[in-house]
Amino acid sequence: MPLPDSFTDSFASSGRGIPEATVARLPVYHRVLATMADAGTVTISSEELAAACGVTSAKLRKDLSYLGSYGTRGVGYDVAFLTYQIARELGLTNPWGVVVVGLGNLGRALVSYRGFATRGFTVVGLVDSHPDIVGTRVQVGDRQLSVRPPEELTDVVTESDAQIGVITTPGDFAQDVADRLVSAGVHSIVNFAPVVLNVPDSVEVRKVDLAVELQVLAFHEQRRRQPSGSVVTPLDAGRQVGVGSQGSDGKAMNA
Amino acid sequence: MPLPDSFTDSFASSGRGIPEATVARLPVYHRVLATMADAGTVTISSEELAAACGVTSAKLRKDLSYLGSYGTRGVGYDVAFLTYQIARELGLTNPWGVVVVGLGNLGRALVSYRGFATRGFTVVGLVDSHPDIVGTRVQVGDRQLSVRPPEELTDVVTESDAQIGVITTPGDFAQDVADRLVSAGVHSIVNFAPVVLNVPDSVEVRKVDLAVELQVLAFHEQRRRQPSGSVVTPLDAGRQVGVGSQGSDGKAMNA
DNA sequence: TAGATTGTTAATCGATTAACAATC
DNA sequence: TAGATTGTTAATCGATTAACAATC
Repeated sequence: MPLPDSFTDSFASSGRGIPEATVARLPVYHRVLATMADAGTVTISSEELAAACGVTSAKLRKDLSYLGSYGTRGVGYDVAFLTYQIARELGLTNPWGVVVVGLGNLGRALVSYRGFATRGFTVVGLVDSHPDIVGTRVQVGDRQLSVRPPEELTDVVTESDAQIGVITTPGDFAQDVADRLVSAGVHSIVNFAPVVLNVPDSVEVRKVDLAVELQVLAFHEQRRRQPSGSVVTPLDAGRQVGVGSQGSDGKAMNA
Repeated sequence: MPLPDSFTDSFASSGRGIPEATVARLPVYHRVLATMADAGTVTISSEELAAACGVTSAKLRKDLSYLGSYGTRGVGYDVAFLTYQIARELGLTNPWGVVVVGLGNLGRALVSYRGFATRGFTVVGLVDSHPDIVGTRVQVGDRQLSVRPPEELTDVVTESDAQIGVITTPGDFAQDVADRLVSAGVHSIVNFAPVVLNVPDSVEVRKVDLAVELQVLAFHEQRRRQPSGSVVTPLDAGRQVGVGSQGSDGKAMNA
C-alpha cells in the first residue's frame, strides 16, 4: 500500500520563488503586452497572448499564475493591468543605472540603442581604455557622458550609483573589468566578451554570445543534412587534427 | 519482485539526440579548449576544464559522454583531440555562410567582428533598406561586399548559398525579413530584433535580446532589495497604471 | 599495485504539458 | 443558464547532481 508521492509535498504555493524559466519569459510578455496596450487593446485571452509571444497558452497561464490571479475567468486579462503587474514584478517601475565598459563598435551600438532607456534602464557611465577615446563625450539619450579610463571604473560606479555593468571589451580585459565592477559593489553583469567570467556566487552574470548562437544553429543544420545516426567511419576518430585551434582571437565582442 | 525500471530502457547510448542543454554548452567547451590548445596544454582533467568553463565536472563529463568516450581514465582528455571532436559535432569543420540583414550600428558592429569568421562562419551577404546604404561597399574580413536592397534578399541567399540569417533590423521589418529568408530556404536565424518571429516549425530561431537580459537582472536586483515575501499592500493591485506602455520603440536593435 | 580520473548509474530536481474544475 | 476562459492539478519529460564502479 504505497503512499502517494505527494505525501511529502514541498512547495507551498504562497512561497517565494518564481521559476527562472518563467522570469526569463516575463520580459517578452511585457513587451508584447505593452505594444498591445499602445495599440489600444483592452482585454486579451491567454490563447491570443500566447500566440503573440510564441509560447503555448498552458505555459503562459502557468507563468502568470506565479504572479497572482490577474485574469478573469471567461473573459481574459486586462492588458494595461497585466502589463503593470509584470513591470512591477520585474522591477521595471524602479530606475536602473547601467555602466557600459568597452566602447568599440558593439559598445557604441548598444549605447546608441534607443530601446535601452525604454524600460527604466539608463546608461549612467562609460569606460574605455583606449587613449583616443578616453575623455571624449558620447551622446546618451538627451545627455552627454564623457568616457572614463578603467582606473576610474570604481569611481564611476560609485558616483553614478549604477547597479548593472555591461562588458563589451575584448576578451582579455573582461575578467579585470568584472573584478573591478564586483569590488565596486555591482552584482549584475551582462557579458558580451567571449570569456567565462569568474565572479562570486552573489554576482549574477548573463552571457550574450553570437558565436554560441551560430554554433548551436550549425549543429542543427548539420543534423538536418546527415539525418539520423549516420555513423561517420569510426576510424576517423583516430586523427588528432587541430581544427578550431586558432584560439581566442581577442577581438572585442562576440555578439 | 519488482522489475527494474531499466527494463524498458529507451535510449540506447548509440542513439541520436544530444540534449539541447548540452548542445548549448559545447561552444563554450570548444572555445576554452581551443584557447588551451593554443597555449600548448596537452592534457586536461574534467575537473580543470570544468572550472575553466564555469560548470561542474559532473556536468562536463556527462555532456562529453554524449559525444563518445574521448577521455582516458586516470589521465584526462587530450586537448587537441577533444577540441576536434567537439568541432566536428558542432559542424564547425564545415564552412557556413551568413547573411546579415540590417546594417545599423549593431549590424555593422557584428559584421566587423573578427571573431565572426573564426569558427567557420563567413558573412556572404549584406542587406539593408536605407537608400543611403544600399549599394555601398562594406569591408568584411579581407573582402568587400556591396549592400543589397531587401527586394533582392532571396537572390542574395541563393547566390551566396547562405545557410544562416542574422536579423538586425528595426522590429517592424523583422517579420518581413524572416519571411523572405524562410522562402529563400534559410532555416537557421539569429534574431536581434525585439519581436517574436512567426516561422514554420522547421526553422530554428535563436533570440538575442539585451533588454531581456537587463530585465532578468533587474528582477533579481529587486529581490535582493526586498528580501523574501515582502508583501506589497494587496490594495496596490487595484490600480491600472500604464507603466511600460510606451510600446515597441521600433528602433533597430535590442542587443 | 596504488592513485587518479573517467564514464555511467540512479536519484533528484525543475520545467513542460494536458486536462479540467472553478468561475466569470 | 450556456459559453468562455482562467487557475490549478497531476503526469510527463528533460536536466542536474552525487556517487562510484570501471579502468588507465
